[in-house]
Amino acid sequence: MVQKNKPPPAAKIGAPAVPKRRGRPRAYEPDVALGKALDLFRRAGFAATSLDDLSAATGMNRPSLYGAFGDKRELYIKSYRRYRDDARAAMGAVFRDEAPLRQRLERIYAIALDIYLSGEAGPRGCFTVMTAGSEAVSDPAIRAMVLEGLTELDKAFANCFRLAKERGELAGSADTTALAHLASSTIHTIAIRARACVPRKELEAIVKGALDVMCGPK
Amino acid sequence: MVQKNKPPPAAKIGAPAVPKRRGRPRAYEPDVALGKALDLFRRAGFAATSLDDLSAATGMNRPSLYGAFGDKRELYIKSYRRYRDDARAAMGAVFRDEAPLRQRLERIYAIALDIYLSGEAGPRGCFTVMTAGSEAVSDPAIRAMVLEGLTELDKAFANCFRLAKERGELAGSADTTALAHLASSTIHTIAIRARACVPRKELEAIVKGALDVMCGPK
DNA sequence: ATTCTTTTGTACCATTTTGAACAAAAATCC
DNA sequence: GGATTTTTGTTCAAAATGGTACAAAAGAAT
Repeated sequence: MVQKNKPPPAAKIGAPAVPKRRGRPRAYEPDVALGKALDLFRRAGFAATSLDDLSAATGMNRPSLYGAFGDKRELYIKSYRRYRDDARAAMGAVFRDEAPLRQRLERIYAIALDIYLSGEAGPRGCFTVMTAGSEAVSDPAIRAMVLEGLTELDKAFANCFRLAKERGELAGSADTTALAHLASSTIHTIAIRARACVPRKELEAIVKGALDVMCGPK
Repeated sequence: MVQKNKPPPAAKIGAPAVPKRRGRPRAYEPDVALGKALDLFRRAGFAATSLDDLSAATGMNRPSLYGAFGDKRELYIKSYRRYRDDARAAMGAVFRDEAPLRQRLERIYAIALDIYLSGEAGPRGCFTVMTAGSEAVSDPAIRAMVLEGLTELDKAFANCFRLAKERGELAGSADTTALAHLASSTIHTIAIRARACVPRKELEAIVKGALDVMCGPK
């Protein structure tokens, strides 16, 4: 039931960010606990993940879970936020840099496949897509996050295509919005197929085919 | 708790398919009950739909539900089968006829949007996509159905594009498999977005953009 | 050493959920 | 009419679930 046995880490000299909490020290690290919770939610979804499961996986007992993250719904939302932060961190650099279009897209899809296919208990897919499919969409706050996630991806892809068009990598007649939606569609389709255990090779072939259509064959 | 009050329908003269069942007659029609169950599962997914919900919606009490469809998992599977049969029935004609490519695809997407956006309690999305996202994929039988649904759609689209190519509606260099995957991707993306309550107009715009890329602008 | 603060861990509660048992009901067959 | 068959409707039981109360524990502040 204990997350780690290490004694409280000797505070680094001159680390002002840790002003010595007052009461009994936590037996868990909130970040790793949230990661475990995210793992569970990604595997089974909201309803099928019980607080007992979460308690076991995080090494925190129920009251601690409440104290740290609130009730199940709040924990789900925080897990989702964590997922999106991670995804943003992984893709952000590629979306910000200015490499040739095809190269950037290839990198994005490679990262996406890593995210969707990782996990010991089978591929985990995309949390945004899973949440959209779950009962959680009936919750307005959660639905807003899903919508936000979808449009954020659309916009990031649209930027890629616009830049490529400016640079002459794409025909002047290209519809960058439509292409961006196709790029997102491809993300969505591989997320779904990954969940159904389609092997990586096939997913990569689907991505390659989509890239050939969107960017012209290499 | 009763599905309908109508007395047992007077058997049509010369209808040999109804050999008069022996015991107490059913108070429900299996087909409409299964339809109600499907509605519930589509709204909330497997785990979040309880047998009580199903019992209330179908007008059957629990033991009858068991007798008719087996346990919850079996009922889910039968609902899924029903969903797929319905979808096949709705799209089959379009996939079988030989109208011009763009027209056929437009019809398919219109039907898909009808399916995904229908429902009083918010849009219901695509059951295949929802199931893929749910905990149900960890069940091998269900996962197999999902995979089957995905590849069936791929193949139907691939046939459309192959035929179009033979007819010269498409460039000889067109990669029909890649185009089919893009067509499926577009189905998947609108299913997901529908679930997130993106309005029909926007979904139609996404479809139009995808069609322009796949078939060439109209 | 004592007090105060925060977290932990156990125990508990109310509700929901799945599933099964079983007698009553409603029809057909003889 | 009586036996048989099938479904219904009530009821129960066992387990799981989300959430909370509360005393013990572990550290800092005084």
